[in-house]
Amino acid sequence: MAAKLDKIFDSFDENNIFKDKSILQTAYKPEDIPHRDEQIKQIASILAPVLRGEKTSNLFLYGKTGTGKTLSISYVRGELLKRAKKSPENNIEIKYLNCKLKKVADTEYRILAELIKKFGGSVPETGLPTQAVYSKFVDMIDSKKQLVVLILDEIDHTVKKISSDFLYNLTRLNSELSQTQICVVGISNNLTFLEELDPRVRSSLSEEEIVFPPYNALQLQEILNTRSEKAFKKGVIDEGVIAKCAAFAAREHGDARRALDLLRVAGELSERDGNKKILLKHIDEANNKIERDKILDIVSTEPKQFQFVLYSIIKLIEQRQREKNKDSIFTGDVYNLYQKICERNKCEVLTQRRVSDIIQEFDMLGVINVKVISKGRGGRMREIKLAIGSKIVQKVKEIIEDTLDYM
DNA sequence: CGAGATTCATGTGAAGTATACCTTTAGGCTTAA
DNA sequence: AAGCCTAAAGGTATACTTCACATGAATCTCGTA
Repeated sequence: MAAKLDKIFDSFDENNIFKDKSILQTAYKPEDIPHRDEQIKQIASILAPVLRGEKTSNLFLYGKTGTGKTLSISYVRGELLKRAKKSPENNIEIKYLNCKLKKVADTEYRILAELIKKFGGSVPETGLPTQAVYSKFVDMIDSKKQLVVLILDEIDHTVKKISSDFLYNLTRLNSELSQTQICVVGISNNLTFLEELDPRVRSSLSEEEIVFPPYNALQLQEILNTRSEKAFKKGVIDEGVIAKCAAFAAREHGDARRALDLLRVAGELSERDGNKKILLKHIDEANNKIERDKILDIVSTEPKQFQFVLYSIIKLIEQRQREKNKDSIFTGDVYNLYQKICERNKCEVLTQRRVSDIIQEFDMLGVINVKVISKGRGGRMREIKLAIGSKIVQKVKEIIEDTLDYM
């Protein structure tokens, strides 16, 4: 047995087409970030005053996903911290927080709790008044003279779920602080986010704005090339692979992260096949796999009730297809089936009101597409469509059916 | 025939409830002088 | 008497429910041409 395994491990080793896979992972921070010089320079010059211990303007970055926002800001953050170490007379804290992480930072309370954690404190998950958490945060950062820069990633998400009051409070925090000064760097994927924002918040949050344009296919290729040189062994990439990756990602509004993921997953797939080269077909496979994994992850971490709702939607849509019935499905249909499923599984039935919200959340997650339509006298309801491919739907179904007693 | 009223089925906001969890406080017990 | 532990009291966030009003276009109504 051991010998057999050795063989597997050996061949795995031989076929290893990666030199350093971490280079393609999203956590990887390259030393230089191509095509973002201008933005990085701007960020740096806006944030530079912190090195002299002065408060800077609040800054707002926006651009679509994978355009290097997070990367650029964390690069500048790193450089600033490096410099700050040399002159320790100024206390500088630059904290990064992604506000989108579900169940971690999707309410005002949890964001504050998360920030406190970043500053070395701890807060219970629930039970405290938000105001108490708020003042604990103020106490913590105001305990000594320092300059605090808060980088809040994906705040558009936050404002949708909470309200802009939170940001308003945050930007006005300085008046409550005696020793410490605070500046906020907001990052948003949503280009129209600023326009929807409360004007009070808007003016104070976006004293400076920087736009991150999407990468074009050529720039994506360049990025992929430089990274793949370090990440892969020589000659493992088949001709046209990079170009195809770039093309795929360019179609997705120039998302560099997507492109890198594609390349990495394609590499993994090819490796698993025992191939010595990454071929074009691996890109297609990778594209499917990424999509699938993302959705499956969402679905499997969702609570049971959510899964039932999704299951109802899937079932109904399948039924419509079988019957060649062109009608779309609506909230009421979903709720009826959902009720039955719950009863058969001896599970509590949520109200329609709640299910309505759940459907909306699935829309936000990108699992389904939803449109509120009015059918005149027929009433007003949501038209629901699946936003995922049929192969993935099957997988999703399997996952949910595992948790169901009755099919 | 067309403008305005009606209607349907649900969207949506606000307020209330249940649950799980937190802090505070008061009482009881232990301990050391 | 001081210190420590425990349990009850009082309070909150979150997920969900209940109540009530808002929507918006197909359909109806009715006055008018």
